[in-house]
Amino acid sequence: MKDDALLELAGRYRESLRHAVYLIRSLDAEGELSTAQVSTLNMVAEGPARVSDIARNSGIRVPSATEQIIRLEAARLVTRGPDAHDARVVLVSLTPKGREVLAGANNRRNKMLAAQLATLSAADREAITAAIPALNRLSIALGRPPYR
Amino acid sequence: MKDDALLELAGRYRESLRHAVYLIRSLDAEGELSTAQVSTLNMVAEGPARVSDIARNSGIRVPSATEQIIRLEAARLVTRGPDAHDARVVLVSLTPKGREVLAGANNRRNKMLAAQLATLSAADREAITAAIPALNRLSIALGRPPYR
DNA sequence: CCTAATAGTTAGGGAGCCTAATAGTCAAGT
DNA sequence: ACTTGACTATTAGGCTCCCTAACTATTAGG
Repeated sequence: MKDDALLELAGRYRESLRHAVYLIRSLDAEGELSTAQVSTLNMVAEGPARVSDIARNSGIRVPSATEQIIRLEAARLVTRGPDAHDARVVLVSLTPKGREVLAGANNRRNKMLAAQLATLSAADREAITAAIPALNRLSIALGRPPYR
Repeated sequence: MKDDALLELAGRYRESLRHAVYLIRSLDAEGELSTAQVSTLNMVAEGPARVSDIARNSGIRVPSATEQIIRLEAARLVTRGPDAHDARVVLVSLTPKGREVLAGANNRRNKMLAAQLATLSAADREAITAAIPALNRLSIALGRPPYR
């Protein structure tokens, strides 16, 4: 692929991404949980996780993750506990309430988005379906730099 | 398309978008301009624009747009002036310096992204290219349309 | 042991967004 | 012409989310 074509695609994708951000915002509008909180909760949905792992997976720094976790803890959605093998580590776990609220939030967002997807043509939906793995590879290619 | 399939697609796209947001963040890392600023500047690139138009096109409220514009004005990247036909209106224009800085910022980001796109397979790039119009329609379909 | 590395928290600060309240201007109807 | 209501933008105040720097506690290597 020629450089020019790559640059043009990059420009168009950036523009598209900019719009998608507003889409996300509107999805969150009257939400119980913010995007950042959903993101953090999703991280511990499959079992207790370290603060540093949550930070890395969320693409934020450790202190920012701590901040989020403290907020979620205050809302009784997660608990912080020790790791049996390493006393420095803090393991964050989802509470039953957290699991419930998270499921509700994910569900609500997915339903809103699904309703919009339904208004698209079948061809558009297919194009999106086909592109998602590629988009994920693209994101991953950039690495997850915000951590050192 | 069945509801289940739509919900599943919605979930996968939301996840993908979450990663894409980190991608954008990393693109902005050591930038001269933030994403929000680039976004605002792009809005006036094709000629003077009203504060309210900038806000609407950026998917933010008018006071937030004012705030951005004031910052950009302080950096000598835009100027604010009156509208000849309506004294309530403030027209925001790009300065020569603003045009230059904007071009540089867009260029830098596009180059970074293009370099990553180059690492993907041709099939992946095609899938992304094909999906962009669909993704734009999806974004626009939702609540706070970028264009209007 | 002592030291260097690692995990997390605390402290302080900035960007970016919001709502509510305000000032100024326009347009319409009486 | 004048008042009233709609519209444009700004100001004020507040919140979330992210950052870096500095600190504490713990672990592991020499």
